[in-house]
Amino acid sequence: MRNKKICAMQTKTSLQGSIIDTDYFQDKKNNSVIRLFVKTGKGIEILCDPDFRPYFYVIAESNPEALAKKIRRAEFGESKAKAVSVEKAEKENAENALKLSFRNTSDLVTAREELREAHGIRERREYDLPFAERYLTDRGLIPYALYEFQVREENGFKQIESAKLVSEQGFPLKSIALDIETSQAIGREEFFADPKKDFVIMVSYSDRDSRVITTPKALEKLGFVDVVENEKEMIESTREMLFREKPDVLVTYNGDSFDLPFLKERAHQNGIRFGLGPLDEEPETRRRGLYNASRMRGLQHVDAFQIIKMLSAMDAIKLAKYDLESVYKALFGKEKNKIGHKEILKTWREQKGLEELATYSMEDALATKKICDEYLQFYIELAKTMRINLFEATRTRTGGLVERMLTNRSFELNRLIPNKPNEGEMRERQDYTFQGAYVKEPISGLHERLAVLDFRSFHMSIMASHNMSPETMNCDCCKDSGFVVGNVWFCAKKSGLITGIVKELMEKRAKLRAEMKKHEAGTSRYKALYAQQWVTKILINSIYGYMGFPGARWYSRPLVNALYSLVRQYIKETIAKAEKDGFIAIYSDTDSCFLELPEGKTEKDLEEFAKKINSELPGVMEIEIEGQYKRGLFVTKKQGKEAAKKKYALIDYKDKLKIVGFEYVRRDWARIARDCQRDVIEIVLKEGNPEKAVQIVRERIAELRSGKTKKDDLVIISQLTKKPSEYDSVGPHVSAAKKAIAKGKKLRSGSLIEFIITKRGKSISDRAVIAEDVAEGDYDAEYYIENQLVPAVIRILQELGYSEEDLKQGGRQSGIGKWG
DNA sequence: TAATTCGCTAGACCGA
DNA sequence: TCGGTCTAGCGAA
Repeated sequence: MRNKKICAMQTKTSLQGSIIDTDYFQDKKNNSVIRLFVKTGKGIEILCDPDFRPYFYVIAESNPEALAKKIRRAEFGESKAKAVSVEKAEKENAENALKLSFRNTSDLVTAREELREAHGIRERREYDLPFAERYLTDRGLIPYALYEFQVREENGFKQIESAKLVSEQGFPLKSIALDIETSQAIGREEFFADPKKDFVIMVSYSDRDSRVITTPKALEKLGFVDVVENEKEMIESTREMLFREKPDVLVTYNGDSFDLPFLKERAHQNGIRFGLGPLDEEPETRRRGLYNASRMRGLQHVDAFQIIKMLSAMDAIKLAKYDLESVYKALFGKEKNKIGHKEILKTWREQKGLEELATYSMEDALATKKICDEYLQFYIELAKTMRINLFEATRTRTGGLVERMLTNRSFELNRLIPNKPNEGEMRERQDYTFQGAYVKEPISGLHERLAVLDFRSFHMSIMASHNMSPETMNCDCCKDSGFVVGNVWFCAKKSGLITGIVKELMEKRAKLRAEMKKHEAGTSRYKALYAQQWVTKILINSIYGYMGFPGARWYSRPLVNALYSLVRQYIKETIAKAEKDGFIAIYSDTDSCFLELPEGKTEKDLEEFAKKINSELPGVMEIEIEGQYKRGLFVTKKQGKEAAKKKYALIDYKDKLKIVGFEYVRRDWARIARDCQRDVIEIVLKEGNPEKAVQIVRERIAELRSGKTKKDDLVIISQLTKKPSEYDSVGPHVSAAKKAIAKGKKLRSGSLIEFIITKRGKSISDRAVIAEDVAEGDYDAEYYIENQLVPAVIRILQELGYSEEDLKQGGRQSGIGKWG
């Protein structure tokens, strides 16, 4: 009765909005139904697309019709699952392919397992693509863009009839940052809080305004604090705030592993739920590789910590540490106060210094919000390009991004995507290593008048220019006419998958950069364009690495080998041409070439040379003058007489320094050594006054000997890359970590160890102690002189004729011998 | 669930 | 106690 009535009330409407998330649910008929979370002017609308069925392909050994017939009749598993349709699929790169569609994803899983090695099937394809993710690919929908949806309302569901792109720019997203502080019951002093035993003492959030929800009445007088009775009310009040404000993005700093799971468990301990977002759904925490990820459907959880990790992996930012304070300082150049775990505990138990704690808590949320604001535009662009949601965009690694891009493209070109390697293939691939780029040994010493040339997107421009792609390799049509590299050739007739993508990305980037220059830096349009060109650059640069990665679907050993051989060939040819032209090639690494302009060679000659090279290069390949420098320094290696590669310092005609590879840029050297090295390099390059440099070194040595060097200048940072017990060779950072763990500190694989070398103990490792357990002045001066300061500067000063003894003279105090 | 190779250096480790 | 070898980490591209 009721159903009939609703059917009769079927209505059609249209609405404008942007897709911010997709997932699927099981309807009453057991169909998996795609659900879209669409942001409209009036909040989130939930739309369904019941016509889209989960599917995968099988490729028949010989007779696809017979196989299709067999599969149509087949019942899979105990549930007797059946394919709802089996159709012949015409694909560009596969014959005898059948597309199998299912009622729901569990039927699909049952069938795909049973068909793994079934008779008559050569292989299964595209059987492991997540249903909700492939929806956007197949429908060609761009998340976070603005669409006009035609919607039919039926049985209480809003079903999509059609979607028309209105603008690439969707509704602006609203984000709120959330952060919690916790305390522990008396008697518990664990480093990591446990939500079953410990509790939340403050919740802070940052929107346009930043506020703190907590319990102490005394804090009521602070304008930004809302006081509630207890923890339960704190959590409820947080939820109320989120339901009131309705953010699209919830931002945390390490909320994946900490804030969200903790709040959820505390809610349960208090007998309430921690539902969030349009579905009032509790965050679900899942293991995702090394880390956890917490998500709710319809509300994008962006963990700024993951953002920072990812940007760091992409070399977009460089940081020594990943705690909120360090990140904040690195991004915004401002100090943010830090209150340690122990201090928070003490403050809460004694109820003294609560105002500072509340301020700190509020600033945490604010800083988290600011980090997210800085990169949100970038991730929205990435999400659009990849057709994934923000949750995925902020957590997917480069390999995954490349794969997603190739998957989308394959769909557009009606090509089946390759399968993931199985364990055996994986192992075999892992055992193989490619020979990579060429690095020319530099001519050590000081050089004047240097120019650095480099190839733009070197690897990918080679691939695009020679139409190198897995499916264009060794094609039937160009056996004699294709482009030959070693024992393979590439098609001269049909443009390849990779070629198309790379050309498009390179053109897109050039356009974006041109457009970017028309706007003022700092404007939101400029920022958006910058973010887009950056996404593009990162994607371009990740493709070839991905193709040599053992886990890749598009892994191709012969292709990568051919590429690397061209990579070496082109740079060597360039060096040869430069020398023939009268330049002196000082150094070269992969795609760059450092040339000295000898007397008589002008800047114009250099430009002419670059032009000539470019005229001889094929396709989109291009060399450019990266910079010109008045002086450059290369040093010898510590061992042997050769010059060190990947280590140099340059100064341009505006006196700007560029230091590469030296200890100065390495976090596993103490600040005192790094800063001193920088000073020495600067004086040498800028003033050409080595005597002054030596003087500075002597001063630092004396300072170290006096015992007055600050702790911060002595800290060495190194990462624990495995469990302390798993090390064959126990280095200083492992030893320091072990001692700290024995004292109750929780450190694990991935933790950054900050340590100082003290005087107590025999080996260096014995003397290494975690920085926070070291008092000011408690350090081994001789270690810092002999193993840090002197090694950092000696090879630079050696180039100018100084010896180790010259540095220590005058810095030595009577009575203190080298060995004590 | 996962991008690559090349290169430098420290400090432990190990055998003489 | 010395010196060669190996493990480990980080950075360049």
